[in-house]
Amino acid sequence: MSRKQLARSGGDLSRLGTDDSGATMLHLDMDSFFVSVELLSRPHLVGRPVIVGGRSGRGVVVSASYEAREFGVHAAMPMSRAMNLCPFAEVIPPSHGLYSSYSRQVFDLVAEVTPDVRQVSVDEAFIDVSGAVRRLGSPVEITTQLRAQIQERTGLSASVGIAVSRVVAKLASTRAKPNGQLLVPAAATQEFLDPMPIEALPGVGEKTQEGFSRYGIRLIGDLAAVDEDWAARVFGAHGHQLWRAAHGQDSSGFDHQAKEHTISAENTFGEDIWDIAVLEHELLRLADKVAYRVRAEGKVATSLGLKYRLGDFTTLSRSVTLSAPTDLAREMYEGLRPALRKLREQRSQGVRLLGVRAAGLSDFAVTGRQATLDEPEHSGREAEVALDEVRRRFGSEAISQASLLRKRPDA
DNA sequence: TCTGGGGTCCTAGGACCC
DNA sequence: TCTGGGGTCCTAGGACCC
Repeated sequence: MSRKQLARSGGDLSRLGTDDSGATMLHLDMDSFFVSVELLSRPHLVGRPVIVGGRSGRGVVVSASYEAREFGVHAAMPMSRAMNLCPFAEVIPPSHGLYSSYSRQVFDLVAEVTPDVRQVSVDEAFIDVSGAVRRLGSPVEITTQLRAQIQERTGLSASVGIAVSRVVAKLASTRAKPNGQLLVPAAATQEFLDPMPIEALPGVGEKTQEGFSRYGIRLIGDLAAVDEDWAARVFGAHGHQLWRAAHGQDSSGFDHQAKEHTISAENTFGEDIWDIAVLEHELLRLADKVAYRVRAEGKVATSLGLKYRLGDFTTLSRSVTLSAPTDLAREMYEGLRPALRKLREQRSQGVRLLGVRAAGLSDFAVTGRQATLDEPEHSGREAEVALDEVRRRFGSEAISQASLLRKRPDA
Protein backbone atom coordinates (compact mmCIF):
# COMPACT_ATOMS: atom_id res chain seq x y z
CA MET A 1 0.00 0.00 0.00
CA SER A 2 1.31 3.46 -0.83
CA ARG A 3 1.74 6.17 1.77
CA LYS A 4 -1.18 8.10 0.39
CA GLN A 5 -3.44 5.05 0.53
CA LEU A 6 -2.33 4.41 4.10
CA ALA A 7 -3.02 7.98 5.07
CA ARG A 8 -6.46 7.73 3.51
CA SER A 9 -7.39 4.50 5.23
CA GLY A 10 -8.82 6.14 8.32
CA GLY A 11 -12.23 6.15 9.88
CA ASP A 12 -15.03 8.66 9.70
CA LEU A 13 -13.80 12.18 10.32
CA SER A 14 -17.04 14.09 10.60
CA ARG A 15 -16.85 13.62 14.37
CA LEU A 16 -13.79 15.93 14.37
CA GLY A 17 -16.16 18.90 14.51
CA THR A 18 -16.67 22.12 12.58
CA ASP A 19 -14.87 24.76 14.65
CA ASP A 20 -12.30 26.29 12.29
CA SER A 21 -11.50 29.31 14.46
CA GLY A 22 -8.04 28.04 15.41
CA ALA A 23 -7.26 26.34 12.09
CA THR A 24 -5.78 29.08 9.96
CA MET A 25 -3.14 27.10 8.06
CA LEU A 26 -4.15 25.79 4.65
CA HIS A 27 -2.29 23.23 2.58
CA LEU A 28 -3.31 23.40 -1.06
CA ASP A 29 -2.38 20.51 -3.34
CA MET A 30 -3.47 20.21 -6.96
CA ASP A 31 -4.93 16.79 -7.85
CA SER A 32 -2.60 14.72 -10.09
CA PHE A 33 -1.49 18.07 -11.47
CA PHE A 34 0.57 17.14 -14.54
CA VAL A 35 -1.94 14.56 -15.74
CA SER A 36 -4.87 16.91 -15.15
CA VAL A 37 -3.23 19.67 -17.19
CA GLU A 38 -2.60 17.26 -20.07
CA LEU A 39 -6.23 16.07 -19.97
CA LEU A 40 -7.50 19.63 -20.49
CA SER A 41 -6.40 19.33 -24.12
CA ARG A 42 -7.28 15.61 -24.39
CA PRO A 43 -10.81 15.30 -23.01
CA HIS A 44 -11.24 11.92 -24.71
CA LEU A 45 -8.70 10.45 -22.23
CA VAL A 46 -10.64 11.49 -19.13
CA GLY A 47 -11.52 8.40 -17.09
CA ARG A 48 -8.72 6.34 -18.65
CA PRO A 49 -5.35 5.33 -17.16
CA VAL A 50 -2.93 8.12 -18.11
CA ILE A 51 0.73 8.47 -17.13
CA VAL A 52 2.98 11.50 -17.54
CA GLY A 53 6.64 10.53 -17.63
CA GLY A 54 9.71 9.69 -19.67
CA ARG A 55 9.23 6.96 -22.26
CA SER A 56 12.88 6.01 -22.66
CA GLY A 57 14.35 2.86 -21.13
CA ARG A 58 15.38 4.74 -18.00
CA GLY A 59 12.32 6.96 -17.66
CA VAL A 60 10.15 7.14 -14.55
CA VAL A 61 6.53 8.01 -13.82
CA VAL A 62 6.13 11.67 -12.90
CA SER A 63 2.36 11.68 -12.41
CA ALA A 64 -0.40 9.09 -12.83
CA SER A 65 -4.17 9.47 -13.16
CA TYR A 66 -6.31 7.88 -10.46
CA GLU A 67 -7.35 5.24 -13.00
CA ALA A 68 -3.68 4.31 -13.53
CA ARG A 69 -3.10 4.26 -9.76
CA GLU A 70 -5.75 1.55 -9.51
CA PHE A 71 -3.19 -0.70 -11.24
CA GLY A 72 -0.54 0.13 -8.64
CA VAL A 73 1.22 2.77 -10.74
CA HIS A 74 2.62 5.70 -8.75
CA ALA A 75 5.07 8.59 -9.07
CA ALA A 76 8.82 7.80 -9.23
CA MET A 77 8.15 4.25 -10.41
CA PRO A 78 10.34 3.08 -13.31
CA MET A 79 8.31 3.35 -16.51
CA SER A 80 9.20 -0.22 -17.47
CA ARG A 81 7.46 -1.47 -14.35
CA ALA A 82 4.47 0.85 -14.84
CA MET A 83 3.96 -0.53 -18.33
CA ASN A 84 4.00 -4.07 -16.97
CA LEU A 85 1.34 -3.18 -14.42
CA CYS A 86 -0.79 -1.17 -16.82
CA PRO A 87 0.09 -1.96 -20.46
CA PHE A 88 -2.77 0.03 -21.98
CA ALA A 89 -2.04 3.28 -20.18
CA GLU A 90 -1.66 6.38 -22.31
CA VAL A 91 1.88 7.73 -21.77
CA ILE A 92 2.48 11.45 -22.27
CA PRO A 93 5.95 13.06 -22.07
CA PRO A 94 6.07 15.98 -19.60
CA SER A 95 5.71 19.59 -20.81
CA HIS A 96 7.08 21.59 -17.92
CA GLY A 97 6.48 24.97 -19.54
CA LEU A 98 2.78 24.20 -19.77
CA TYR A 99 2.60 23.19 -16.10
CA SER A 100 4.38 26.40 -15.08
CA SER A 101 1.83 28.55 -16.86
CA TYR A 102 -1.12 26.79 -15.17
CA SER A 103 0.75 26.99 -11.88
CA ARG A 104 1.04 30.76 -12.29
CA GLN A 105 -2.69 31.06 -12.88
CA VAL A 106 -3.40 29.09 -9.70
CA PHE A 107 -0.97 31.12 -7.60
CA ASP A 108 -2.34 34.40 -8.94
CA LEU A 109 -5.66 33.35 -7.41
CA VAL A 110 -3.96 32.35 -4.16
CA ALA A 111 -2.23 35.74 -4.01
CA GLU A 112 -5.63 37.44 -4.00
CA VAL A 113 -6.35 35.71 -0.68
CA THR A 114 -3.16 36.66 1.16
CA PRO A 115 0.54 37.35 0.65
CA ASP A 116 1.33 34.87 3.46
CA VAL A 117 2.06 31.99 1.10
CA ARG A 118 4.89 29.51 1.04
CA GLN A 119 4.99 27.74 -2.29
CA VAL A 120 6.71 24.36 -2.00
CA SER A 121 6.46 23.19 -5.60
CA VAL A 122 4.62 23.97 -8.85
CA ASP A 123 1.42 22.47 -7.52
CA GLU A 124 1.56 22.83 -3.75
CA ALA A 125 1.58 25.61 -1.17
CA PHE A 126 0.98 26.50 2.46
CA ILE A 127 -1.32 29.48 2.98
CA ASP A 128 -1.62 31.24 6.33
CA VAL A 129 -5.09 32.85 6.28
CA SER A 130 -4.98 34.29 9.81
CA GLY A 131 -4.64 37.78 8.33
CA ALA A 132 -7.46 37.27 5.81
CA VAL A 133 -10.37 36.05 7.96
CA ARG A 134 -11.71 39.51 8.75
CA ARG A 135 -11.80 40.42 5.07
CA LEU A 136 -12.83 37.10 3.48
CA GLY A 137 -14.52 34.95 6.12
CA SER A 138 -13.57 31.82 8.04
CA PRO A 139 -10.81 29.44 6.88
CA VAL A 140 -13.41 26.97 5.62
CA GLU A 141 -15.25 29.67 3.68
CA ILE A 142 -11.99 30.92 2.18
CA THR A 143 -11.08 27.38 1.14
CA THR A 144 -14.44 26.70 -0.51
CA GLN A 145 -14.20 29.96 -2.44
CA LEU A 146 -10.60 29.41 -3.53
CA ARG A 147 -11.18 25.86 -4.77
CA ALA A 148 -14.22 27.00 -6.75
CA GLN A 149 -12.25 29.82 -8.35
CA ILE A 150 -9.37 27.53 -9.30
CA GLN A 151 -11.83 25.08 -10.86
CA GLU A 152 -13.61 27.84 -12.75
CA ARG A 153 -10.56 29.67 -14.09
CA THR A 154 -8.32 26.70 -14.91
CA GLY A 155 -10.57 23.66 -15.10
CA LEU A 156 -8.33 21.95 -12.54
CA SER A 157 -9.27 20.57 -9.14
CA ALA A 158 -7.40 21.19 -5.90
CA SER A 159 -7.61 19.58 -2.49
CA VAL A 160 -7.07 21.56 0.70
CA GLY A 161 -6.34 20.66 4.31
CA ILE A 162 -7.26 23.18 7.02
CA ALA A 163 -5.53 22.88 10.40
CA VAL A 164 -3.42 24.50 13.11
CA SER A 165 -0.04 23.88 11.47
CA ARG A 166 1.58 23.03 8.18
CA VAL A 167 2.23 19.41 9.04
CA VAL A 168 -1.37 18.74 10.06
CA ALA A 169 -2.76 20.69 7.10
CA LYS A 170 -0.64 18.60 4.76
CA LEU A 171 -1.87 15.33 6.21
CA ALA A 172 -5.43 16.66 5.98
CA SER A 173 -5.13 17.60 2.29
CA THR A 174 -3.82 14.11 1.53
CA ARG A 175 -6.84 12.64 3.29
CA ALA A 176 -9.15 14.99 1.38
CA LYS A 177 -7.98 13.93 -2.08
CA PRO A 178 -9.18 13.95 -4.75
CA ASN A 179 -11.10 17.21 -5.16
CA GLY A 180 -11.98 17.66 -1.50
CA GLN A 181 -11.24 19.68 1.61
CA LEU A 182 -10.85 18.60 5.21
CA LEU A 183 -10.91 20.66 8.38
CA VAL A 184 -9.06 19.40 11.43
CA PRO A 185 -10.26 21.61 14.31
CA ALA A 186 -7.52 22.62 16.71
CA ALA A 187 -9.03 20.56 19.53
CA ALA A 188 -9.10 17.42 17.35
CA THR A 189 -5.48 17.60 16.20
CA GLN A 190 -4.04 14.78 18.31
CA GLU A 191 -7.05 12.55 17.74
CA PHE A 192 -6.55 13.03 13.98
CA LEU A 193 -2.83 12.24 14.09
CA ASP A 194 -2.62 9.34 16.55
CA PRO A 195 -4.00 6.47 14.39
CA MET A 196 -1.98 7.36 11.27
CA PRO A 197 0.97 5.17 10.25
CA ILE A 198 4.30 6.79 11.12
CA GLU A 199 5.40 6.84 7.47
CA ALA A 200 2.52 9.22 6.66
CA LEU A 201 4.51 11.92 8.46
CA PRO A 202 6.50 14.09 6.04
CA GLY A 203 10.18 13.36 6.63
CA VAL A 204 9.69 9.68 7.43
CA GLY A 205 10.96 7.59 4.55
CA GLU A 206 12.03 3.97 4.40
CA LYS A 207 15.13 4.31 6.60
CA THR A 208 13.49 6.36 9.31
CA GLN A 209 10.50 4.03 9.38
CA GLU A 210 12.88 1.09 9.90
CA GLY A 211 14.61 2.95 12.72
CA PHE A 212 11.33 3.67 14.48
CA SER A 213 10.02 0.14 14.06
CA ARG A 214 13.02 -1.21 16.00
CA TYR A 215 11.51 0.56 19.00
CA GLY A 216 7.95 -0.53 18.25
CA ILE A 217 6.95 2.89 16.91
CA ARG A 218 4.50 2.25 14.08
CA LEU A 219 1.83 4.93 14.45
CA ILE A 220 2.16 8.68 14.85
CA GLY A 221 0.55 8.22 18.25
CA ASP A 222 3.38 5.86 19.28
CA LEU A 223 5.93 8.59 18.59
CA ALA A 224 3.82 11.25 20.28
CA ALA A 225 3.75 9.10 23.43
CA VAL A 226 7.52 8.77 23.92
CA ASP A 227 9.68 11.17 25.88
CA GLU A 228 10.83 14.22 23.91
CA ASP A 229 14.45 14.04 25.11
CA TRP A 230 14.61 10.33 24.34
CA ALA A 231 13.46 10.95 20.75
CA ALA A 232 16.09 13.67 20.32
CA ARG A 233 18.85 11.51 21.83
CA VAL A 234 18.12 8.36 19.83
CA PHE A 235 17.13 9.91 16.49
CA GLY A 236 19.02 13.21 16.53
CA ALA A 237 17.75 16.55 15.29
CA HIS A 238 15.53 14.82 12.75
CA GLY A 239 13.94 12.70 15.48
CA HIS A 240 13.26 15.73 17.60
CA GLN A 241 11.61 17.52 14.69
CA LEU A 242 9.45 14.46 13.98
CA TRP A 243 8.45 14.21 17.63
CA ARG A 244 7.17 17.77 17.42
CA ALA A 245 5.38 16.95 14.16
CA ALA A 246 3.72 14.00 15.91
CA HIS A 247 2.21 16.59 18.25
CA GLY A 248 1.04 18.71 15.32
CA GLN A 249 3.78 21.31 15.73
CA ASP A 250 5.90 22.71 12.90
CA SER A 251 9.62 22.75 13.46
CA SER A 252 10.39 26.13 11.94
CA GLY A 253 8.55 29.36 11.41
CA PHE A 254 6.64 30.48 8.35
CA ASP A 255 9.66 32.16 6.82
CA HIS A 256 9.08 32.81 3.18
CA GLN A 257 11.93 35.23 2.63
CA ALA A 258 14.48 34.27 0.04
CA LYS A 259 17.00 31.90 1.57
CA GLU A 260 20.25 30.97 -0.04
CA HIS A 261 19.61 28.12 -2.36
CA THR A 262 21.40 26.07 -4.99
CA ILE A 263 21.01 25.71 -8.73
CA SER A 264 21.74 22.39 -10.34
CA ALA A 265 21.33 20.39 -13.52
CA GLU A 266 21.90 16.73 -14.10
CA ASN A 267 21.44 14.13 -16.79
CA THR A 268 21.04 10.39 -16.80
CA PHE A 269 22.51 8.92 -19.96
CA GLY A 270 20.51 6.50 -22.09
CA GLU A 271 23.32 4.04 -21.47
CA ASP A 272 26.39 4.17 -19.26
CA ILE A 273 29.23 6.31 -20.61
CA TRP A 274 32.90 5.31 -20.37
CA ASP A 275 34.47 7.85 -22.71
CA ILE A 276 36.01 10.82 -20.86
CA ALA A 277 35.57 13.04 -23.92
CA VAL A 278 31.82 12.42 -23.93
CA LEU A 279 31.70 13.06 -20.18
CA GLU A 280 33.57 16.33 -20.54
CA HIS A 281 31.24 17.47 -23.28
CA GLU A 282 28.29 16.71 -21.03
CA LEU A 283 29.99 18.55 -18.15
CA LEU A 284 30.22 21.63 -20.33
CA ARG A 285 26.59 21.35 -21.44
CA LEU A 286 25.43 21.09 -17.82
CA ALA A 287 27.70 23.94 -16.72
CA ASP A 288 26.22 26.06 -19.49
CA LYS A 289 22.70 25.26 -18.30
CA VAL A 290 23.53 26.08 -14.68
CA ALA A 291 25.50 29.23 -15.50
CA TYR A 292 22.63 30.54 -17.60
CA ARG A 293 20.22 30.15 -14.69
CA VAL A 294 22.72 31.67 -12.22
CA ARG A 295 23.00 34.74 -14.45
CA ALA A 296 19.23 34.89 -14.89
CA GLU A 297 18.97 35.33 -11.11
CA GLY A 298 21.69 37.97 -11.10
CA LYS A 299 23.88 35.80 -8.88
CA VAL A 300 27.39 34.38 -8.80
CA ALA A 301 28.42 31.03 -7.35
CA THR A 302 31.18 30.72 -4.77
CA SER A 303 31.29 26.93 -4.79
CA LEU A 304 30.57 24.17 -7.28
CA GLY A 305 29.53 20.58 -6.97
CA LEU A 306 29.88 17.56 -9.22
CA LYS A 307 27.52 14.61 -9.01
CA TYR A 308 28.78 11.34 -10.42
CA ARG A 309 26.67 8.21 -10.48
CA LEU A 310 28.10 4.86 -11.53
CA GLY A 311 26.38 2.10 -13.44
CA ASP A 312 25.61 0.29 -10.17
CA PHE A 313 23.86 3.43 -8.84
CA THR A 314 26.67 4.29 -6.41
CA THR A 315 26.59 8.07 -6.19
CA LEU A 316 29.69 10.14 -5.52
CA SER A 317 30.02 13.88 -5.13
CA ARG A 318 32.90 16.32 -5.24
CA SER A 319 32.86 19.98 -4.45
CA VAL A 320 35.18 22.88 -5.14
CA THR A 321 35.35 26.27 -3.47
CA LEU A 322 36.29 28.94 -5.97
CA SER A 323 38.93 31.58 -5.36
CA ALA A 324 36.68 34.06 -7.17
CA PRO A 325 32.91 33.65 -7.62
CA THR A 326 31.59 33.09 -11.11
CA ASP A 327 28.51 32.96 -13.32
CA LEU A 328 30.35 31.63 -16.36
CA ALA A 329 29.94 28.19 -17.91
CA ARG A 330 33.58 28.06 -18.92
CA GLU A 331 34.81 28.70 -15.37
CA MET A 332 32.41 26.20 -13.89
CA TYR A 333 33.52 23.65 -16.44
CA GLU A 334 37.19 24.25 -15.75
CA GLY A 335 36.61 24.26 -12.01
CA LEU A 336 35.01 20.82 -12.06
CA ARG A 337 36.92 19.14 -14.86
CA PRO A 338 39.88 17.98 -12.71
CA ALA A 339 37.47 16.32 -10.28
CA LEU A 340 35.67 14.61 -13.17
CA ARG A 341 38.93 13.29 -14.66
CA LYS A 342 40.11 12.03 -11.29
CA LEU A 343 36.86 10.19 -10.62
CA ARG A 344 36.94 8.62 -14.07
CA GLU A 345 40.50 7.38 -13.42
CA GLN A 346 39.72 6.07 -9.94
CA ARG A 347 36.56 4.22 -10.86
CA SER A 348 36.63 1.76 -13.72
CA GLN A 349 32.89 1.76 -14.25
CA GLY A 350 30.59 3.33 -16.79
CA VAL A 351 28.89 6.54 -15.72
CA ARG A 352 25.11 6.59 -15.45
CA LEU A 353 24.57 10.21 -14.43
CA LEU A 354 26.48 13.46 -14.34
CA GLY A 355 25.34 16.57 -12.46
CA VAL A 356 26.58 20.13 -11.86
CA ARG A 357 25.56 22.28 -8.92
CA ALA A 358 26.19 25.94 -8.15
CA ALA A 359 26.10 26.87 -4.45
CA GLY A 360 27.04 29.71 -2.17
CA LEU A 361 25.08 32.01 -4.43
CA SER A 362 25.37 35.71 -3.72
CA ASP A 363 24.30 38.84 -5.55
CA PHE A 364 26.53 39.74 -8.45
CA ALA A 365 26.42 43.36 -7.35
CA VAL A 366 27.92 42.77 -3.90
CA THR A 367 30.87 40.63 -4.91
CA GLY A 368 33.00 43.52 -6.06
CA ARG A 369 33.45 42.05 -9.48
CA GLN A 370 31.12 44.58 -10.93
CA ALA A 371 33.63 47.33 -10.16
CA THR A 372 36.38 45.76 -12.23
CA LEU A 373 35.06 46.46 -15.66
CA ASP A 374 38.29 45.71 -17.46
CA GLU A 375 38.73 42.34 -15.81
CA PRO A 376 38.92 39.50 -18.35
CA GLU A 377 36.21 37.56 -16.54
CA HIS A 378 33.88 40.43 -16.93
CA SER A 379 34.24 40.59 -20.69
CA GLY A 380 33.68 36.84 -20.61
CA ARG A 381 30.45 37.44 -18.77
CA GLU A 382 29.36 39.96 -21.38
CA ALA A 383 30.08 37.43 -24.08
CA GLU A 384 28.02 34.75 -22.38
CA VAL A 385 25.14 37.08 -21.72
CA ALA A 386 25.17 37.89 -25.43
CA LEU A 387 25.14 34.18 -26.17
CA ASP A 388 21.98 33.89 -24.09
CA GLU A 389 20.26 35.78 -26.88
CA VAL A 390 21.58 33.28 -29.41
CA ARG A 391 20.24 30.50 -27.24
CA ARG A 392 16.78 31.99 -27.19
CA ARG A 393 16.75 32.09 -30.97
CA PHE A 394 18.54 28.90 -31.91
CA GLY A 395 18.20 26.62 -28.87
CA SER A 396 20.63 25.47 -26.23
CA GLU A 397 22.37 22.92 -28.43
CA ALA A 398 23.74 25.77 -30.54
CA ILE A 399 25.07 27.43 -27.39
CA SER A 400 26.84 24.33 -26.17
CA GLN A 401 28.64 24.06 -29.46
CA ALA A 402 29.52 27.75 -29.35
CA SER A 403 30.79 27.48 -25.77
CA LEU A 404 33.00 24.58 -26.75
CA LEU A 405 34.70 26.64 -29.41
CA ARG A 406 34.85 29.95 -27.61
CA LYS A 407 38.30 30.95 -26.41
CA ARG A 408 38.83 32.37 -22.96
CA PRO A 409 38.88 36.16 -23.35
CA ASP A 410 42.37 36.34 -21.85
CA ALA A 411 43.77 33.46 -23.89
C1' DT B 1 10.96 -3.51 -11.10
C1' DC B 2 15.70 -1.29 -11.39
C1' DT B 3 15.50 3.22 -10.22
C1' DG B 4 14.40 11.24 -13.48
C1' DG B 5 15.44 15.86 -12.23
C1' DG B 6 15.32 19.57 -9.10
C1' DG B 7 15.81 20.64 -4.60
C1' DT B 8 16.50 20.85 1.15
C1' DC B 9 18.56 19.56 5.47
C1' DC B 10 21.68 16.99 8.56
C1' DT B 11 26.01 14.64 10.06
C1' DA B 12 30.74 13.69 10.58
C1' DG B 13 35.55 14.21 9.93
C1' DG B 14 39.58 16.93 8.88
C1' DA B 15 42.07 21.33 8.33
C1' DC B 16 43.16 25.43 10.26
C1' DC B 17 43.36 29.20 13.58
C1' DC B 18 43.66 31.15 18.12
C1' DT C 1 58.83 20.20 23.47
C1' DC C 2 54.49 18.63 23.98
C1' DT C 3 49.86 19.62 24.54
C1' DG C 4 44.40 21.72 25.16
C1' DG C 5 40.01 23.02 23.51
C1' DG C 6 36.79 25.74 20.81
C1' DG C 7 35.22 27.80 16.60
C1' DT C 8 34.75 27.84 11.74
C1' DC C 9 35.13 26.34 7.15
C1' DC C 10 35.21 22.77 3.80
C1' DT C 11 34.08 18.29 1.94
C1' DA C 12 31.48 13.85 1.22
C1' DG C 13 27.61 11.35 1.84
C1' DG C 14 22.88 10.21 2.95
C1' DA C 15 17.79 10.72 3.80
C1' DC C 16 14.00 12.81 2.14
C1' DC C 17 10.51 15.62 -0.67
C1' DC C 18 7.69 16.85 -4.98
